[in-house]
Amino acid sequence: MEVYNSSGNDDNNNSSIQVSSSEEEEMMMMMELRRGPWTVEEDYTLMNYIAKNGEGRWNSLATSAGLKRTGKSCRLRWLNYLRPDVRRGNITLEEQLLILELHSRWGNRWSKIAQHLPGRTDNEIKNYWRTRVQKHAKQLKCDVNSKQFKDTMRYLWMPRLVERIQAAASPSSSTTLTAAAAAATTAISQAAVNPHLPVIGPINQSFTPENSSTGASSDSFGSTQISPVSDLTHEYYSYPVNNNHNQDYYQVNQMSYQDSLTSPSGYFFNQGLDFQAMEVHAHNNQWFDGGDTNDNLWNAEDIWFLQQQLNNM
DNA sequence: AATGTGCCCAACCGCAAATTT
DNA sequence: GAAATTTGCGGTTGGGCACAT
Repeated sequence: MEVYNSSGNDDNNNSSIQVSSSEEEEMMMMMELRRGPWTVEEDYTLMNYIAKNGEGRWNSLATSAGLKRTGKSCRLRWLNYLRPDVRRGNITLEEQLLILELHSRWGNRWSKIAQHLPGRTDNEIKNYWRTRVQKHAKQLKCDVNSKQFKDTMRYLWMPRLVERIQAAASPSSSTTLTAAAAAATTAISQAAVNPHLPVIGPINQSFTPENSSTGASSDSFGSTQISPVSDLTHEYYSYPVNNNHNQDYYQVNQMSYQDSLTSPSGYFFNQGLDFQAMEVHAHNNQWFDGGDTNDNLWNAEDIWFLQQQLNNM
């Protein structure tokens, strides 16, 4: 394991001060413990110590490493920032899709959701949700947990994300989706546009490493396996089971979002929410681009329009 | 240029569950 | 088995930054 250069105190004594959470404040005073942003020196000290000794026993680690920090603070800094496999940068479209999907299933179980996004921390996902998703709910003046907002997410935002992912993977693009990712986006779009399709829950069918978009391990969900990132959506929205995960199969079976919306007997109209009109409006106004980092998704007119739709539900 | 506003995100807090003594 | 301690989780806060006024 790599040992980082450090200008910090890296003595390796075995002294251990054990602090209960109720005494943490008092200990802060006694030990003159630091809090707030970490310095580069502290980062190096912590990385070096863990490189040599491994993680765990955070309170004793903090003192042994010579850090004037609580064990809790050291753990958080390591897990959320210093860990080598922490993935930084913008949340991708596929990750956005998966966060929306998993949150709809598990709610604010950030840690559990993070397990299915390799390299992402629960803190990062939580921040994404609070800043991006809740912002849209606020714009629509509806609660983020309301059925209206969940429907908007499921039947508008998520399918649009799928469209964008597919567009990015089109032959004209330099980027190509893996078979698993294609399966995932197709599956989720089908389920999103037509909930009457059989949704039989997770199936015990996983992708092989060569057709999976990631190599991360999966986690259990009840008695079923949840695959990471885009694979999951395929397993969650199961269709006439077909183990042949090639592009042709999914293209043949794919009903486009637009096609579904224009069906007079479609599901959405039965719900009393005129998604067709919303979609037309959306296309005319270029407002709904999938909920990415752009902040001009919904202008005042769009929000007014959506609110009218929501009020009529 | 100064001030206000909102967003982003790292870090903290309190609590509960798990583990150790 | 009980108490002490550690770990992990979800909620919240506050500083820095960008942009608008």
